[in-house]
Amino acid sequence: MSELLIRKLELRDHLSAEEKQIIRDMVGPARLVRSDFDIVCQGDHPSESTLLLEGFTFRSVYLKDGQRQITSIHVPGDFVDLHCFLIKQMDHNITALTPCRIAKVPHATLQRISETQPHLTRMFWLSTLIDAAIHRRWLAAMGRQSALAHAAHLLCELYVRQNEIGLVDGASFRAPLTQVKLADALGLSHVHTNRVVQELRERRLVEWLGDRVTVLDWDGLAGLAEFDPTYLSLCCEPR
Amino acid sequence: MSELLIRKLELRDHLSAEEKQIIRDMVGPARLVRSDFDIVCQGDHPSESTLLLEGFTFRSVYLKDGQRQITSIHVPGDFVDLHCFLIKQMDHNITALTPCRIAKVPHATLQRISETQPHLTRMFWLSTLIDAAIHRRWLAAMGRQSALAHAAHLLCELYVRQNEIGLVDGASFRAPLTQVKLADALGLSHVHTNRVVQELRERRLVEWLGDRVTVLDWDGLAGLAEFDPTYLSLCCEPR
DNA sequence: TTCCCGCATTCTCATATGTTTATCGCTTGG
DNA sequence: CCAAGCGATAAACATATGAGAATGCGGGAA
Repeated sequence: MSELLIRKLELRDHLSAEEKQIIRDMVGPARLVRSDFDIVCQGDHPSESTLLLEGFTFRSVYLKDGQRQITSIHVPGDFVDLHCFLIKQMDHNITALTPCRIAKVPHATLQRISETQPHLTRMFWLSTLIDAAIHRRWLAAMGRQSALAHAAHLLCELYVRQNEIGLVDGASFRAPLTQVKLADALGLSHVHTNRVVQELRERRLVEWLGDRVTVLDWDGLAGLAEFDPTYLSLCCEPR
Repeated sequence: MSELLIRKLELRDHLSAEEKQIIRDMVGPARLVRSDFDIVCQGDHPSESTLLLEGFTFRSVYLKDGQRQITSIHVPGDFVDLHCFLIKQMDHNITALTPCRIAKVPHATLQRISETQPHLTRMFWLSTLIDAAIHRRWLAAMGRQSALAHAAHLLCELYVRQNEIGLVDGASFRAPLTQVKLADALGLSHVHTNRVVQELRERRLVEWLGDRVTVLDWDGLAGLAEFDPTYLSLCCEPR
């Protein structure tokens, strides 16, 4: 049930059997939410954090005029709002991109873990640090790369992050984003986003059908995107 | 010496006398670095983290062609690369924006704190979570606000963050950024950045002379920027 | 003093991206 | 079955922003 989270953490450092059991025990019952359901809202003070068991979600910051910027996309096994354990007041929404299976972890449990399990706490801390590293890479892509390269980068990242948890099938993976949502993630208009997607297709870099993307030319895609996975901290070392 | 860090953490939660003493004891001797000195470089595996005692620094992600995106600006009292305690390999540079006084904290010491001081550890964790929240707000500004609003937002943030530590003098504070660096932070060309700065002046929102900015019309500036300081977690509550 | 060089500024011109509006195909619900 | 709504796509046009090149100012080095 929380095996994907365990798998993801173990890519970064070894976990003891006890730690794995603590993770399994900390989650509440699984729950299904429909597509577009707001799991947490800007302004909320949640008393539990959410583990994404199955499906995809995204974080978005809303501006006053209703415009929004998507700042992250979550894949299964992500601890999507772990930060609200300490941040307390949510500064953004978390919304289901697809139907999702989620489970809650009470902050009281996280508090207990943080008092008694320093290594596991560091691993949770690390996972929020990786989120921040992803934010930084997104900033670089938005600020200093072309719309085309930016879109390519997002696909590379989705590929690698789904590959971590065994969700890539050959060269093909899920990208359950409508073009309007993709536009909100890239900071573009949806019309220009459409141009960009079509150019990725015309250049024979990817095939994008419905919610599945197939990479036709990884080197071309990663080269265009200047993709370097270092920021995802995929090395396993003592932390 | 590390009083500014203590002050900043105490804005978010109470620290015990023991915790404050641990912070004071953890830092090594102060060191001066000149403007433009790279304190940490992309790719490094530092064995200590850096506390900024005096002066300003910035983080920047470099792309292959030498383009860079500034992803954060640090003010005195910031623990500028605390994340490399767990991230291990730096995914960006940290550079002095002005002459700085810095001090190092060995990762071995942080490790010890994380084993024995759960509350202090959570406070350090929180400070990295606030960094991430700032990244998200920057993403929204880059992706969904005009260049002018984005620049205004950066100034609001610098104002509030310096105000936290008593560095605002009336309505005036330091913004030690050349227009080229400001451009790298906003994701704009330096020519357009110049246009934007001049428009902020023409609208009588700010005065910007050398490295000092004086806010002439806070409501106008914050309104233009859609500035809402929630993301800076300025509430003091048990964490 | 003189010579640089970094920085702010201005101009001209190019273009990536935004805006508006419309069409078309699907799916869904009554 | 039809209506409604959503998503992808398209075309025409507008504009914010980028690129290149030039100027002038001011401080620091010799």
